Amino acid sequence: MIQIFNTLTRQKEDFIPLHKGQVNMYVCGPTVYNYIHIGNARSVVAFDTIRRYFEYKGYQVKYVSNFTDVDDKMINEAAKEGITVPELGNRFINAYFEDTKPLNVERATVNPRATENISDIVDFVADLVDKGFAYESAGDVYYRARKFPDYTQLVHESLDDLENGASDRVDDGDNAKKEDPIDFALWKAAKPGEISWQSPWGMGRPGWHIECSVMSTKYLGDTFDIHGGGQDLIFPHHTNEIAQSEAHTGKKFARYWMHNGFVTVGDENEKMSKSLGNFVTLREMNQREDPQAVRFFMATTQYRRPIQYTSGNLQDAKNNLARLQTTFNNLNYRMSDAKDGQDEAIEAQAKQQQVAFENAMDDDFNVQNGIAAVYELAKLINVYLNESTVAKKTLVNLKTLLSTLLSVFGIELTDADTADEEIQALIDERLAARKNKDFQRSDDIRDELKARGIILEDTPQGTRWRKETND
RNA sequence: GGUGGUAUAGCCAAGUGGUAAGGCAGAGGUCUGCAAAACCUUCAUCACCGGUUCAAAUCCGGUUACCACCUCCA
Repeated sequence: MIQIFNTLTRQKEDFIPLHKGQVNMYVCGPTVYNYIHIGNARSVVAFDTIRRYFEYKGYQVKYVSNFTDVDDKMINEAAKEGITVPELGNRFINAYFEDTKPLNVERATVNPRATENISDIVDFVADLVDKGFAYESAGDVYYRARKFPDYTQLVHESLDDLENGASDRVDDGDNAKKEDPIDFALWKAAKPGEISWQSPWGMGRPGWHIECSVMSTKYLGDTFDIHGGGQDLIFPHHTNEIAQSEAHTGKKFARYWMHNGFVTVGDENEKMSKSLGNFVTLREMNQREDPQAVRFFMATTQYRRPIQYTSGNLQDAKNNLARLQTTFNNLNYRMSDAKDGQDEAIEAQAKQQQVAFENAMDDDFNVQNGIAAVYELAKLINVYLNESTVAKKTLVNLKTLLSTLLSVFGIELTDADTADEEIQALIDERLAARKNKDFQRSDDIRDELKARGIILEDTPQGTRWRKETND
Protein backbone atom coordinates (compact mmCIF):
# COMPACT_ATOMS: atom_id res chain seq x y z
CA MET A 1 0.00 0.00 0.00
CA ILE A 2 1.44 3.32 -1.08
CA GLN A 3 1.24 6.10 1.45
CA ILE A 4 1.30 9.73 0.43
CA PHE A 5 1.82 12.82 2.53
CA ASN A 6 -1.25 14.89 1.73
CA THR A 7 -0.76 18.64 2.17
CA LEU A 8 -4.49 18.90 2.75
CA THR A 9 -4.35 16.86 5.94
CA ARG A 10 -0.65 17.19 6.67
CA GLN A 11 -0.53 13.47 7.19
CA LYS A 12 0.57 10.38 5.38
CA GLU A 13 -2.49 8.67 4.02
CA ASP A 14 -3.09 5.36 2.30
CA PHE A 15 -3.30 5.98 -1.40
CA ILE A 16 -6.55 4.59 -2.76
CA PRO A 17 -7.19 5.75 -6.31
CA LEU A 18 -10.63 6.81 -7.39
CA HIS A 19 -10.58 4.27 -10.19
CA LYS A 20 -9.00 0.93 -9.38
CA GLY A 21 -5.65 0.43 -11.02
CA GLN A 22 -5.56 3.94 -12.40
CA VAL A 23 -3.93 7.15 -11.21
CA ASN A 24 -5.07 10.50 -12.52
CA MET A 25 -2.59 13.20 -11.72
CA TYR A 26 -2.07 16.83 -12.59
CA VAL A 27 1.19 18.69 -12.09
CA CYS A 28 1.51 22.44 -12.47
CA GLY A 29 3.96 23.28 -15.19
CA PRO A 30 5.99 26.42 -15.85
CA THR A 31 5.11 29.78 -17.25
CA VAL A 32 6.90 29.68 -20.58
CA TYR A 33 8.51 33.11 -20.76
CA ASN A 34 12.04 31.82 -20.24
CA TYR A 35 14.13 28.66 -20.15
CA ILE A 36 13.27 26.51 -17.17
CA HIS A 37 15.80 26.47 -14.36
CA ILE A 38 16.95 23.52 -12.31
CA GLY A 39 14.35 24.31 -9.67
CA ASN A 40 11.63 23.76 -12.24
CA ALA A 41 13.49 20.68 -13.37
CA ARG A 42 13.48 19.31 -9.86
CA SER A 43 9.70 19.45 -9.79
CA VAL A 44 9.50 17.77 -13.18
CA VAL A 45 11.88 15.02 -12.11
CA ALA A 46 10.22 14.51 -8.72
CA PHE A 47 6.79 13.94 -10.23
CA ASP A 48 8.17 11.94 -13.13
CA THR A 49 9.78 9.63 -10.60
CA ILE A 50 6.53 9.34 -8.67
CA ARG A 51 4.72 8.60 -11.89
CA ARG A 52 7.27 5.95 -12.81
CA TYR A 53 6.83 4.26 -9.47
CA PHE A 54 3.07 4.10 -9.96
CA GLU A 55 3.70 2.53 -13.35
CA TYR A 56 6.23 0.12 -11.83
CA LYS A 57 3.49 -0.93 -9.41
CA GLY A 58 1.19 -1.64 -12.32
CA TYR A 59 -1.00 1.43 -12.27
CA GLN A 60 -2.11 3.05 -15.45
CA VAL A 61 -1.21 6.71 -15.07
CA LYS A 62 -2.94 9.58 -16.76
CA TYR A 63 -0.52 12.45 -16.33
CA VAL A 64 -1.51 15.99 -17.21
CA SER A 65 0.86 18.92 -16.94
CA ASN A 66 0.10 22.38 -18.24
CA PHE A 67 1.98 25.27 -19.75
CA THR A 68 0.99 28.74 -18.65
CA ASP A 69 1.35 30.60 -21.90
CA VAL A 70 -0.45 33.84 -21.20
CA ASP A 71 -0.02 36.16 -18.21
CA ASP A 72 1.68 39.45 -17.33
CA LYS A 73 5.18 38.02 -17.59
CA MET A 74 4.45 36.49 -20.96
CA ILE A 75 3.02 39.76 -22.23
CA ASN A 76 5.91 41.83 -20.91
CA GLU A 77 8.58 39.51 -22.23
CA ALA A 78 6.98 39.25 -25.66
CA ALA A 79 6.70 43.02 -25.86
CA LYS A 80 10.34 43.38 -24.84
CA GLU A 81 11.44 41.03 -27.59
CA GLY A 82 9.05 42.44 -30.13
CA ILE A 83 7.31 39.13 -30.78
CA THR A 84 3.81 37.88 -30.10
CA VAL A 85 2.81 36.02 -26.98
CA PRO A 86 2.14 32.78 -28.92
CA GLU A 87 5.56 33.05 -30.55
CA LEU A 88 7.18 33.42 -27.18
CA GLY A 89 5.17 30.50 -25.82
CA ASN A 90 6.05 28.24 -28.71
CA ARG A 91 9.71 29.01 -28.37
CA PHE A 92 9.93 28.11 -24.72
CA ILE A 93 7.59 25.15 -24.91
CA ASN A 94 9.88 23.69 -27.52
CA ALA A 95 12.83 24.54 -25.31
CA TYR A 96 11.11 22.82 -22.40
CA PHE A 97 10.96 19.54 -24.28
CA GLU A 98 14.50 19.88 -25.56
CA ASP A 99 15.77 20.55 -22.07
CA THR A 100 13.83 17.87 -20.20
CA LYS A 101 14.42 15.11 -22.73
CA PRO A 102 18.03 14.46 -21.66
CA LEU A 103 16.71 13.98 -18.12
CA ASN A 104 14.66 11.08 -19.43
CA VAL A 105 11.34 12.61 -18.45
CA GLU A 106 8.34 10.69 -19.74
CA ARG A 107 6.00 12.69 -21.85
CA ALA A 108 2.77 13.71 -20.18
CA THR A 109 -0.43 12.15 -21.43
CA VAL A 110 -1.55 15.69 -22.18
CA ASN A 111 0.26 19.04 -22.00
CA PRO A 112 -2.60 21.50 -22.23
CA ARG A 113 -1.97 25.19 -22.80
CA ALA A 114 -4.04 27.99 -21.34
CA THR A 115 -4.47 29.71 -24.70
CA GLU A 116 -5.90 26.57 -26.24
CA ASN A 117 -8.65 26.32 -23.65
CA ILE A 118 -10.03 29.84 -23.58
CA SER A 119 -13.63 28.98 -24.36
CA ASP A 120 -13.73 26.40 -21.56
CA ILE A 121 -12.21 28.98 -19.25
CA VAL A 122 -14.81 31.57 -20.17
CA ASP A 123 -17.62 29.09 -19.56
CA PHE A 124 -16.12 28.13 -16.22
CA VAL A 125 -15.82 31.74 -15.12
CA ALA A 126 -19.32 32.56 -16.31
CA ASP A 127 -20.66 29.72 -14.21
CA LEU A 128 -18.88 31.08 -11.14
CA VAL A 129 -20.46 34.45 -11.77
CA ASP A 130 -23.88 32.80 -12.14
CA LYS A 131 -23.39 30.94 -8.89
CA GLY A 132 -22.48 34.14 -7.09
CA PHE A 133 -18.88 33.19 -6.38
CA ALA A 134 -17.52 35.77 -8.77
CA TYR A 135 -18.29 39.30 -9.89
CA GLU A 136 -17.37 41.54 -12.76
CA SER A 137 -15.63 44.83 -12.06
CA ALA A 138 -14.48 47.17 -14.79
CA GLY A 139 -13.98 44.33 -17.25
CA ASP A 140 -12.16 42.14 -14.72
CA VAL A 141 -13.79 39.21 -12.96
CA TYR A 142 -12.87 38.44 -9.36
CA TYR A 143 -13.56 35.52 -7.08
CA ARG A 144 -15.16 36.17 -3.69
CA ALA A 145 -12.69 34.24 -1.60
CA ARG A 146 -14.58 34.73 1.64
CA LYS A 147 -17.67 33.16 0.15
CA PHE A 148 -16.01 29.81 -0.30
CA PRO A 149 -16.20 27.77 2.91
CA ASP A 150 -12.84 26.86 4.37
CA TYR A 151 -11.01 28.79 1.69
CA THR A 152 -7.67 28.38 3.47
CA GLN A 153 -7.94 24.64 4.12
CA LEU A 154 -4.79 23.89 2.16
CA VAL A 155 -2.55 26.51 3.78
CA HIS A 156 -3.88 25.76 7.26
CA GLU A 157 -3.91 29.39 8.21
CA SER A 158 -6.70 31.81 8.90
CA LEU A 159 -7.64 34.38 6.32
CA ASP A 160 -6.92 37.11 8.85
CA ASP A 161 -3.40 35.84 9.44
CA LEU A 162 -2.77 35.67 5.73
CA GLU A 163 -3.93 39.25 5.34
CA ASN A 164 -1.98 40.49 8.33
CA GLY A 165 1.22 39.04 6.96
CA ALA A 166 0.59 40.57 3.59
CA SER A 167 -0.81 43.90 4.69
CA ASP A 168 2.43 45.83 4.63
CA ARG A 169 3.29 45.26 1.05
CA VAL A 170 0.57 43.75 -1.06
CA ASP A 171 -1.40 45.66 -3.55
CA ASP A 172 -1.24 44.46 -7.09
CA GLY A 173 -2.86 47.71 -8.17
CA ASP A 174 -6.24 46.07 -8.56
CA ASN A 175 -7.41 46.31 -4.98
CA ALA A 176 -9.59 49.30 -5.81
CA LYS A 177 -11.55 47.11 -8.17
CA LYS A 178 -12.06 44.32 -5.64
CA GLU A 179 -14.74 43.98 -3.01
CA ASP A 180 -12.09 42.53 -0.73
CA PRO A 181 -8.28 42.54 -1.08
CA ILE A 182 -8.21 38.76 -0.71
CA ASP A 183 -10.30 38.32 -3.85
CA PHE A 184 -8.36 37.15 -6.87
CA ALA A 185 -8.72 37.60 -10.59
CA LEU A 186 -10.41 35.01 -12.77
CA TRP A 187 -10.40 37.19 -15.85
CA LYS A 188 -8.49 40.32 -16.67
CA ALA A 189 -9.59 43.03 -19.05
CA ALA A 190 -7.15 43.65 -21.87
CA LYS A 191 -5.09 46.79 -21.94
CA PRO A 192 -4.63 48.34 -25.38
CA GLY A 193 -2.50 46.19 -27.63
CA GLU A 194 -2.49 43.15 -25.35
CA ILE A 195 -3.39 39.71 -26.54
CA SER A 196 -7.04 39.11 -25.71
CA TRP A 197 -10.11 37.02 -26.30
CA GLN A 198 -13.79 37.75 -26.50
CA SER A 199 -15.82 37.22 -23.33
CA PRO A 200 -19.10 38.29 -21.74
CA TRP A 201 -17.07 40.93 -19.88
CA GLY A 202 -15.35 42.31 -22.94
CA MET A 203 -11.96 41.55 -24.42
CA GLY A 204 -9.57 40.02 -21.94
CA ARG A 205 -7.53 37.06 -20.82
CA PRO A 206 -7.66 34.46 -18.05
CA GLY A 207 -6.18 34.98 -14.63
CA TRP A 208 -3.44 32.64 -13.55
CA HIS A 209 -5.28 30.16 -11.34
CA ILE A 210 -8.32 29.48 -13.46
CA GLU A 211 -6.50 27.65 -16.24
CA CYS A 212 -5.42 24.83 -13.94
CA SER A 213 -8.94 24.38 -12.56
CA VAL A 214 -10.32 24.20 -16.05
CA MET A 215 -7.72 22.00 -17.66
CA SER A 216 -7.31 19.53 -14.80
CA THR A 217 -11.03 18.82 -14.55
CA LYS A 218 -11.38 18.81 -18.32
CA TYR A 219 -8.86 16.02 -18.79
CA LEU A 220 -9.10 14.18 -15.47
CA GLY A 221 -12.67 14.69 -14.30
CA ASP A 222 -14.22 16.85 -11.59
CA THR A 223 -12.52 14.76 -8.94
CA PHE A 224 -9.11 13.25 -9.54
CA ASP A 225 -6.39 11.62 -7.51
CA ILE A 226 -3.27 13.71 -7.27
CA HIS A 227 -2.46 17.34 -7.78
CA GLY A 228 1.16 18.31 -7.52
CA GLY A 229 3.47 21.26 -7.77
CA GLY A 230 6.09 23.24 -5.90
CA GLN A 231 5.59 24.22 -2.30
CA ASP A 232 5.31 27.85 -3.30
CA LEU A 233 2.08 27.05 -5.12
CA ILE A 234 0.19 26.02 -1.99
CA PHE A 235 -0.88 29.63 -1.56
CA PRO A 236 -2.34 31.24 -3.49
CA HIS A 237 -2.37 29.09 -6.59
CA HIS A 238 -3.63 25.76 -5.31
CA THR A 239 -5.74 27.39 -2.63
CA ASN A 240 -7.55 29.27 -5.37
CA GLU A 241 -7.82 26.25 -7.60
CA ILE A 242 -9.73 24.42 -4.89
CA ALA A 243 -12.06 27.36 -4.35
CA GLN A 244 -12.76 27.75 -8.06
CA SER A 245 -13.19 24.10 -8.86
CA GLU A 246 -15.29 23.03 -5.92
CA ALA A 247 -17.55 26.07 -6.25
CA HIS A 248 -18.00 25.17 -9.90
CA THR A 249 -18.56 21.42 -9.64
CA GLY A 250 -19.87 21.10 -6.12
CA LYS A 251 -17.56 18.13 -5.79
CA LYS A 252 -14.25 17.34 -4.19
CA PHE A 253 -11.41 18.55 -6.43
CA ALA A 254 -8.03 16.84 -5.98
CA ARG A 255 -7.89 14.07 -3.37
CA TYR A 256 -4.17 14.11 -2.61
CA TRP A 257 -2.07 17.25 -2.75
CA MET A 258 1.66 16.76 -3.16
CA HIS A 259 4.24 19.53 -3.00
CA ASN A 260 7.90 19.27 -3.80
CA GLY A 261 10.67 21.10 -1.97
CA PHE A 262 12.96 23.64 -3.54
CA VAL A 263 16.39 23.58 -5.01
CA THR A 264 18.53 25.86 -2.91
CA VAL A 265 21.82 27.48 -3.79
CA GLY A 266 24.68 29.20 -2.06
CA ASP A 267 25.85 29.20 1.54
CA GLU A 268 22.49 30.55 2.69
CA ASN A 269 20.61 27.69 1.05
CA GLU A 270 18.51 30.28 -0.62
CA LYS A 271 15.62 29.21 -2.80
CA MET A 272 16.41 29.22 -6.47
CA SER A 273 13.87 31.26 -8.36
CA LYS A 274 13.46 33.35 -11.42
CA SER A 275 12.49 36.40 -9.42
CA LEU A 276 15.60 36.20 -7.23
CA GLY A 277 17.71 35.85 -10.33
CA ASN A 278 19.89 33.21 -8.69
CA PHE A 279 19.00 30.45 -11.06
CA VAL A 280 20.88 28.13 -13.33
CA THR A 281 18.92 27.10 -16.38
CA LEU A 282 18.54 23.44 -17.08
CA ARG A 283 19.91 24.17 -20.52
CA GLU A 284 23.19 25.42 -19.05
CA MET A 285 23.31 22.53 -16.65
CA ASN A 286 22.86 19.98 -19.40
CA GLN A 287 25.77 21.48 -21.27
CA ARG A 288 28.01 21.48 -18.23
CA GLU A 289 27.12 18.18 -16.67
CA ASP A 290 26.05 14.71 -17.67
CA PRO A 291 22.24 15.04 -17.74
CA GLN A 292 21.87 11.51 -16.47
CA ALA A 293 23.87 12.44 -13.38
CA VAL A 294 21.65 15.47 -12.91
CA ARG A 295 18.61 13.25 -13.16
CA PHE A 296 20.09 10.80 -10.68
CA PHE A 297 20.98 13.62 -8.31
CA MET A 298 17.44 14.98 -8.33
CA ALA A 299 15.57 11.70 -8.40
CA THR A 300 17.38 10.30 -5.38
CA THR A 301 16.37 13.14 -3.09
CA GLN A 302 12.91 12.69 -1.56
CA TYR A 303 10.50 15.05 -3.25
CA ARG A 304 9.54 16.98 -0.14
CA ARG A 305 13.09 17.71 0.95
CA PRO A 306 15.10 20.62 -0.34
CA ILE A 307 17.92 19.87 -2.74
CA GLN A 308 21.06 21.71 -1.94
CA TYR A 309 22.70 22.31 -5.25
CA THR A 310 26.47 22.27 -4.86
CA SER A 311 29.16 20.82 -7.06
CA GLY A 312 30.13 18.44 -4.26
CA ASN A 313 26.65 17.01 -3.96
CA LEU A 314 26.39 16.58 -7.68
CA GLN A 315 29.79 14.90 -7.66
CA ASP A 316 28.55 12.34 -5.13
CA ALA A 317 25.68 11.55 -7.46
CA LYS A 318 28.08 11.15 -10.37
CA ASN A 319 30.27 8.77 -8.38
CA ASN A 320 27.32 6.68 -7.31
CA LEU A 321 25.92 6.48 -10.78
CA ALA A 322 29.31 5.53 -12.20
CA ARG A 323 29.58 2.75 -9.65
CA LEU A 324 26.21 1.34 -10.66
CA GLN A 325 27.17 1.55 -14.31
CA THR A 326 30.38 -0.34 -13.52
CA THR A 327 28.40 -3.09 -11.83
CA PHE A 328 26.19 -3.23 -14.88
CA ASN A 329 29.18 -3.42 -17.22
CA ASN A 330 30.83 -6.11 -15.17
CA LEU A 331 27.60 -8.06 -15.13
CA ASN A 332 27.53 -7.97 -18.89
CA TYR A 333 31.15 -9.07 -19.06
CA ARG A 334 30.42 -12.25 -17.14
CA MET A 335 27.64 -13.24 -19.52
CA SER A 336 30.17 -14.77 -21.92
CA ASP A 337 31.55 -17.33 -19.48
CA ALA A 338 28.35 -17.93 -17.51
CA LYS A 339 27.15 -21.50 -17.19
CA ASP A 340 23.65 -22.80 -17.70
CA GLY A 341 21.41 -23.02 -14.71
CA GLN A 342 20.35 -20.75 -11.95
CA ASP A 343 21.53 -19.76 -8.48
CA GLU A 344 18.37 -19.47 -6.53
CA ALA A 345 19.99 -18.42 -3.27
CA ILE A 346 21.44 -15.27 -4.76
CA GLU A 347 18.22 -14.49 -6.54
CA ALA A 348 16.32 -14.82 -3.29
CA GLN A 349 18.64 -12.28 -1.72
CA ALA A 350 18.13 -9.98 -4.65
CA LYS A 351 14.40 -10.37 -4.25
CA GLN A 352 14.73 -9.23 -0.64
CA GLN A 353 16.28 -6.01 -1.82
CA GLN A 354 13.45 -5.52 -4.24
CA VAL A 355 11.03 -5.88 -1.35
CA ALA A 356 13.06 -3.36 0.64
CA PHE A 357 12.95 -1.02 -2.33
CA GLU A 358 9.19 -1.26 -2.58
CA ASN A 359 8.66 -0.83 1.14
CA ALA A 360 10.73 2.33 0.99
CA MET A 361 9.00 3.74 -2.05
CA ASP A 362 5.56 2.87 -0.70
CA ASP A 363 6.37 5.16 2.22
CA ASP A 364 5.70 8.48 0.53
CA PHE A 365 8.32 7.78 -2.12
CA ASN A 366 11.23 7.47 0.26
CA VAL A 367 13.80 7.37 -2.49
CA GLN A 368 16.77 7.56 -0.15
CA ASN A 369 15.86 4.22 1.37
CA GLY A 370 14.89 3.02 -2.06
CA ILE A 371 18.26 3.79 -3.56
CA ALA A 372 19.95 2.27 -0.50
CA ALA A 373 18.26 -1.01 -1.43
CA VAL A 374 19.60 -0.62 -4.96
CA TYR A 375 23.12 -0.17 -3.59
CA GLU A 376 22.67 -3.32 -1.55
CA LEU A 377 21.54 -5.10 -4.68
CA ALA A 378 24.60 -3.82 -6.54
CA LYS A 379 26.86 -5.07 -3.80
CA LEU A 380 25.16 -8.43 -3.93
CA ILE A 381 25.79 -8.55 -7.65
CA ASN A 382 29.42 -7.49 -7.28
CA VAL A 383 30.02 -10.25 -4.78
CA TYR A 384 28.36 -12.76 -7.06
CA LEU A 385 30.49 -11.61 -9.98
CA ASN A 386 33.57 -12.53 -7.98
CA GLU A 387 32.46 -16.15 -7.94
CA SER A 388 34.47 -18.47 -10.14
CA THR A 389 31.35 -19.75 -11.84
CA VAL A 390 28.15 -17.87 -12.43
CA ALA A 391 24.78 -18.95 -13.86
CA LYS A 392 23.55 -17.26 -16.97
CA LYS A 393 19.88 -17.20 -16.07
CA THR A 394 20.74 -15.63 -12.76
CA LEU A 395 22.88 -12.97 -14.41
CA VAL A 396 20.04 -12.12 -16.72
CA ASN A 397 17.59 -11.90 -13.86
CA LEU A 398 19.91 -9.75 -11.78
CA LYS A 399 20.50 -7.46 -14.70
CA THR A 400 16.78 -7.11 -15.32
CA LEU A 401 16.10 -6.34 -11.69
CA LEU A 402 18.84 -3.74 -11.45
CA SER A 403 17.63 -2.08 -14.64
CA THR A 404 14.01 -2.16 -13.57
CA LEU A 405 14.65 -0.56 -10.20
CA LEU A 406 16.87 2.14 -11.65
CA SER A 407 14.37 2.93 -14.37
CA VAL A 408 11.99 4.05 -11.62
CA PHE A 409 14.48 6.84 -10.99
CA GLY A 410 14.59 7.52 -14.70
CA ILE A 411 18.04 6.01 -15.08
CA GLU A 412 18.69 3.74 -18.04
CA LEU A 413 22.00 1.95 -17.80
CA THR A 414 23.50 1.29 -21.18
CA ASP A 415 25.14 -1.77 -22.61
CA ALA A 416 28.60 -0.56 -23.50
CA ASP A 417 29.77 -1.37 -26.98
CA THR A 418 32.86 -3.45 -26.37
CA ALA A 419 33.35 -4.56 -29.93
CA ASP A 420 36.37 -2.68 -31.16
CA GLU A 421 38.93 -4.51 -33.26
CA GLU A 422 41.76 -2.12 -32.61
CA ILE A 423 41.37 -2.18 -28.86
CA GLN A 424 40.93 -5.94 -28.90
CA ALA A 425 44.15 -6.31 -30.90
CA LEU A 426 46.02 -4.27 -28.32
CA ILE A 427 44.51 -6.29 -25.52
CA ASP A 428 45.62 -9.47 -27.23
CA GLU A 429 49.10 -8.11 -27.73
CA ARG A 430 49.24 -7.10 -24.08
CA LEU A 431 48.08 -10.55 -23.04
CA ALA A 432 50.93 -12.08 -25.01
CA ALA A 433 53.41 -9.67 -23.45
CA ARG A 434 52.16 -10.52 -19.97
CA LYS A 435 52.57 -14.22 -20.70
CA ASN A 436 56.17 -13.48 -21.61
CA LYS A 437 56.53 -11.39 -18.48
CA ASP A 438 57.21 -8.40 -20.66
CA PHE A 439 55.51 -6.08 -18.21
CA GLN A 440 57.14 -3.03 -19.72
CA ARG A 441 55.31 -3.56 -22.99
CA SER A 442 52.19 -4.63 -21.18
CA ASP A 443 52.10 -1.45 -19.11
CA ASP A 444 52.90 0.69 -22.13
CA ILE A 445 49.83 -0.61 -23.89
CA ARG A 446 47.71 0.02 -20.83
CA ASP A 447 49.08 3.55 -20.50
CA GLU A 448 48.58 4.23 -24.17
CA LEU A 449 44.92 3.22 -23.97
CA LYS A 450 44.48 5.14 -20.74
CA ALA A 451 45.63 8.26 -22.53
CA ARG A 452 42.79 7.63 -24.94
CA GLY A 453 40.29 7.24 -22.14
CA ILE A 454 40.21 3.44 -22.19
CA ILE A 455 40.67 1.64 -18.88
CA LEU A 456 41.82 -1.98 -18.90
CA GLU A 457 40.91 -4.32 -16.08
CA ASP A 458 42.38 -7.79 -15.69
CA THR A 459 40.03 -10.41 -14.28
CA PRO A 460 40.28 -14.17 -13.89
CA GLN A 461 38.05 -14.39 -16.96
CA GLY A 462 40.21 -12.16 -19.10
CA THR A 463 40.83 -8.48 -19.69
CA ARG A 464 37.81 -6.25 -19.92
CA TRP A 465 37.81 -2.59 -20.89
CA ARG A 466 35.64 0.41 -20.34
CA LYS A 467 35.62 4.06 -21.18
CA GLU A 468 36.86 6.34 -18.48
CA THR A 469 34.12 8.35 -16.79
CA ASN A 470 34.90 11.95 -17.42
CA ASP A 471 34.47 14.13 -14.38
C1' G B 1 4.06 38.99 13.49
C1' G B 2 1.41 34.21 11.71
C1' U B 3 2.19 29.28 9.70
C1' G B 4 5.14 25.26 8.18
C1' G B 5 9.84 22.87 7.64
C1' U B 6 14.89 21.68 8.92
C1' A B 7 19.07 20.83 12.58
C1' U B 8 22.37 13.29 12.83
C1' A B 9 30.18 11.88 11.19
C1' G B 10 34.45 16.06 6.41
C1' C B 11 29.91 15.95 2.87
C1' C B 12 24.86 13.84 1.42
C1' A B 13 21.48 11.13 4.29
C1' A B 14 18.06 6.94 6.80
C1' G B 15 16.15 6.21 11.40
C1' U B 16 9.65 8.33 16.12
C1' G B 17 11.36 4.63 22.72
C1' G B 18 15.81 -0.38 23.33
C1' U B 19 22.35 1.18 23.09
C1' A B 20 23.08 5.16 15.37
C1' A B 21 20.89 2.17 7.54
C1' G B 22 23.18 3.48 3.06
C1' G B 23 26.34 6.46 -0.16
C1' C B 24 30.58 9.94 -1.21
C1' A B 25 35.30 11.31 0.60
C1' G B 26 39.42 9.36 4.02
C1' A B 27 42.46 5.28 6.39
C1' G B 28 44.08 0.08 6.54
C1' G B 29 43.73 -4.69 4.16
C1' U B 30 42.55 -8.85 0.42
C1' C B 31 43.07 -9.80 -4.76
C1' U B 32 46.84 -8.28 -8.87
C1' G B 33 53.46 -8.88 -11.90
C1' C B 34 51.89 -3.76 -10.94
C1' A B 35 47.25 -1.58 -11.54
C1' A B 36 42.03 -1.12 -12.09
C1' A B 37 37.41 -2.97 -10.55
C1' A B 38 35.41 -5.49 -6.58
C1' C B 39 35.28 -7.16 -1.65
C1' C B 40 36.60 -6.82 3.78
C1' U B 41 37.75 -3.69 8.02
C1' U B 42 37.67 1.17 10.05
C1' C B 43 35.43 6.42 10.90
C1' A B 44 29.35 9.92 14.96
C1' U B 45 26.15 9.23 20.93
C1' C B 46 22.34 12.50 16.95
C1' A B 47 22.00 21.88 17.67
C1' C B 48 21.63 23.34 23.10
C1' C B 49 19.23 23.11 28.20
C1' G B 50 15.88 20.62 31.36
C1' G B 51 12.23 16.68 32.16
C1' U B 52 9.55 11.73 31.69
C1' U B 53 11.31 6.50 31.43
C1' C B 54 14.69 0.61 33.48
C1' A B 55 15.84 2.67 28.52
C1' A B 56 15.37 8.69 24.01
C1' A B 57 18.36 10.91 18.12
C1' U B 58 13.36 9.20 18.79
C1' C B 59 8.24 11.50 24.00
C1' C B 60 7.32 16.38 26.87
C1' G B 61 8.85 21.63 28.06
C1' G B 62 12.14 25.48 26.82
C1' U B 63 16.24 27.80 23.89
C1' U B 64 19.10 28.78 19.50
C1' A B 65 20.14 28.74 14.24
C1' C B 66 18.79 28.30 9.20
C1' C B 67 15.01 27.90 5.25
C1' A B 68 10.18 28.64 3.12
C1' C B 69 5.12 30.64 2.53
C1' C B 70 1.80 34.90 3.89
C1' U B 71 -1.69 36.93 -3.59
C1' C B 72 5.49 36.85 -9.40
C1' C B 73 7.70 32.00 -8.44
C1' A B 74 8.41 24.43 -9.33
